[in-house]
Amino acid sequence: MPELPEVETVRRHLAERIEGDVIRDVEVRLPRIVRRPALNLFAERLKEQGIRRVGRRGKYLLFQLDQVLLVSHLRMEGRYAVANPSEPELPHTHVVFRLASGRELRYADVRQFGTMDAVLKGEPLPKGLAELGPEPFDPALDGAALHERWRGRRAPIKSMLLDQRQIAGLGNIYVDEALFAAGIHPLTPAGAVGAEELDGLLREIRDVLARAIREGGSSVRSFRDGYGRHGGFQIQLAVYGRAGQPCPRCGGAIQKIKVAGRGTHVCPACQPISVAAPMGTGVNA
DNA sequence: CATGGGTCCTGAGTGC
DNA sequence: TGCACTCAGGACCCAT
Repeated sequence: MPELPEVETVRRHLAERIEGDVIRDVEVRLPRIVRRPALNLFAERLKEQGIRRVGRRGKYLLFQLDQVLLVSHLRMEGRYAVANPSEPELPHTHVVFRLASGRELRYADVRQFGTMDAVLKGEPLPKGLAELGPEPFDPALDGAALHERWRGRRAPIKSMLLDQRQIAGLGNIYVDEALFAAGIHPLTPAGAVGAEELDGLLREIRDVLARAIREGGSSVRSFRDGYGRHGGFQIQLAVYGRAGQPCPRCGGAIQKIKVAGRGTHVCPACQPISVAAPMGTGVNA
C-alpha cells in the first residue's frame, strides 16, 4: 500500500534521523525479508557501514552506505521505526539494525511481503529497481513520450500505470485518483489515449502525488510514518475506497470494478471509455 | 513480446 | 459469541 508519497514520507523521516549514523550490527529474524545476498553475508556486508544518505526511487527506499547500497521495498505494510532499545517494539519486527548512536532502526512488516537487498558496487541491482521506469516528476516525461511508448497497446491504461517499468511509484490508490481527475476510464486501452489526454493525465498524476506528499501520505490501511503517525491525505481521496458514495464531481454513485485483478474505483459518468478505439468492433453508446 | 492470472501473507471485515 | 470464509494488494512467476 505504500506508494510514492508514503515512501517519500518515510524517506524524509529516516533521512532526518539516521543519516550520519553507523550500522553496528544487524539482526534478521525473518529470513524471507532478505533476498540478496545470503543471510550471513547480508549482516556481514552492513556491519560498520556509515549511512550517508537515505534516498528513494519509485517505491524503493535506497540506503546509501559507505560501500553498500541497501535496497528496501515496503510492499504492502512494511514500516520503519527509529527507537531506543528500551522502547517497546512494534509487533512483527523482523529486522533490527543497531546503530552507533545507541538507537535501533527497526523494520516491521505484518504481511511479510517486504524485501531487502544489500548490493555492492558493480553488482547488478535487483531486477525491479533496474527496470524501473521514469519518476513521475521527470520533466522528460510527457504525453507525447507515453503516447509513442504505448502505441498499439491494448492493455487497460490502469495496468500500464501500475507497471513500474512504465512509470515508477504509482500504486492502486493514486492510479484510481489520477484517472478520475483526468476523466479517463481505467479500462481504456492504453494505446487509445491521445497525447494531449496523456498530458492531462500526467498533470493529474503529479498533482495528486504532490498533494499527498504534502499531507504525509495516505493512511488507508496501516500506513504510518516513522513516528507512527497517520498520513492525512486519505480524507482527500475522491474515489478510492468510496464505492457507492457520491462522485465529488457529478454526484453519481462511484462504482467498484476489477481491473488487472485490483479493486478499481471509477465514476462511470465522469470517466467514459474513450471512443477513439481501434477498428470498428463495438461502438459504445 | 504482450497479456492475464495465480501466489505470497496476515488481519480486518462479513455473514451465519 | 464464535467461527469459517473472503478480501486486500506489489512484485514476481508462469501459462497462453
